[in-house]
Amino acid sequence: MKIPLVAIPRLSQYARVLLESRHSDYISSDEISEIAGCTAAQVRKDLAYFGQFGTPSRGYKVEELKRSLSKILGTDREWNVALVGVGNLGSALLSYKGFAPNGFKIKCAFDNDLRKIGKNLEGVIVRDTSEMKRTLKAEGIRMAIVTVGAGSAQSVVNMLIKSGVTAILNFAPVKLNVARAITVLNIDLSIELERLAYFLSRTKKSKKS
Amino acid sequence: MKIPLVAIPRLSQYARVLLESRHSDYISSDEISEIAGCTAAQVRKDLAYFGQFGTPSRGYKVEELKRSLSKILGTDREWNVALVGVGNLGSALLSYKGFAPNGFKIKCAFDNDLRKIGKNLEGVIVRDTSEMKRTLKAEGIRMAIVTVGAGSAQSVVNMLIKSGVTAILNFAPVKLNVARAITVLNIDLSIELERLAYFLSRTKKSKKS
DNA sequence: AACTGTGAAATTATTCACAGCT
DNA sequence: AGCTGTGAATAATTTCACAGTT
Repeated sequence: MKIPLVAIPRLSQYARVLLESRHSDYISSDEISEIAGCTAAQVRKDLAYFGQFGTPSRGYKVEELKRSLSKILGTDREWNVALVGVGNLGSALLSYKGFAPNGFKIKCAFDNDLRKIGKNLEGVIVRDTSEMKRTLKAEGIRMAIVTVGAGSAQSVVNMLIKSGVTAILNFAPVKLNVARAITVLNIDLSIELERLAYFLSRTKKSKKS
Repeated sequence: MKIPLVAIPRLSQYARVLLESRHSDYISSDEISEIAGCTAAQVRKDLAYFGQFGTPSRGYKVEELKRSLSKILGTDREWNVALVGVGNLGSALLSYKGFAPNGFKIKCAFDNDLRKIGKNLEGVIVRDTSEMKRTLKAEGIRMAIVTVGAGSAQSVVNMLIKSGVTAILNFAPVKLNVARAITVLNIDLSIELERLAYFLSRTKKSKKS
């Protein structure tokens, strides 16, 4: 079956809903959809792409569905992540408290600024970019976050891929060219603000600020 | 005509492509699509939602299209933005250099941590959250970035809305409940990493890290 | 000749609606 | 009786393909 790509982040949302549902044994697609902000049919359909997890007339067993979703999403394990670019954003992500509870650990960080190399940030030593390949191969890391400038992003990504990385979260405002087998997700902060600007511009009384 | 929401960030991409196209007067949908990473038909269709900007046999006049896109997206002006939550991520966004060139300026910042209030970060004084309404009304600010924890996001958003904000970029990992007239865009870092984990888990040799 | 603008076709995603299980 | 799982229907989005314009 063909699984819509947009279903995956929704599964994450559902998983999050379950975390708050300790009060009862079972939860219905209706209840999940209510909190996740979509339709019940969507919840059932998304889950159905991956199997049959529910019990007719009861709903989904919370703990069981939690485990199933973890397995589907690959969050039933720890993921070590590399970070490249220890600027403001990179440093902030190094100290971001939201990753650990979800099983993500930034295990190493790289930069080519001599003033940053060697520093210990949140228990992670910043290394020279030239050490990337050796380090990532040694650690077997396949997931990376890119927070370098637009100008160096493509070359950094090329290095990451040579180092064995196949999944990249990119904050640099450029379209990265990668082979089909590599997954790149982009978070482009200015584009998000421009989307907001678009909506604001379309509201009636668009006066100032 | 009904404009697909996903067309808007694509327009931002096109606008960005144009910035690098100083070398020639005209650019074709083919060239734009090449760099933006989509099809030429998509480019033409997206633009056609908003008018006729091209010249048959020539393409689009770069400078003119740039202006048209700015007007569509609302980036033909400056936008003042409020930031709530001056933690690691919030501070990083305060110093993020990518906003200014696109016309976005974080004009004020709020937190309820006494150790942060009064601080001057990147020329912005951190204020107590209780001053939000007065400040935002006075400045006429309608766009905000939320980088508080999951627990306080909804109440912060309620305050923002009462203060006149109608467009919100939310980094807190919660589904926010807002009236229809309010635009909320979510950036959920853990969900993005989970998407990556999903793709990684699906590749053959999923051994370690 | 070259490229846009755009209906029509194809594809993808969502919602409906109900049979079937508990 | 209540809720899932799922084909079928609908809606949304993308791609095709070509008439029309310069």
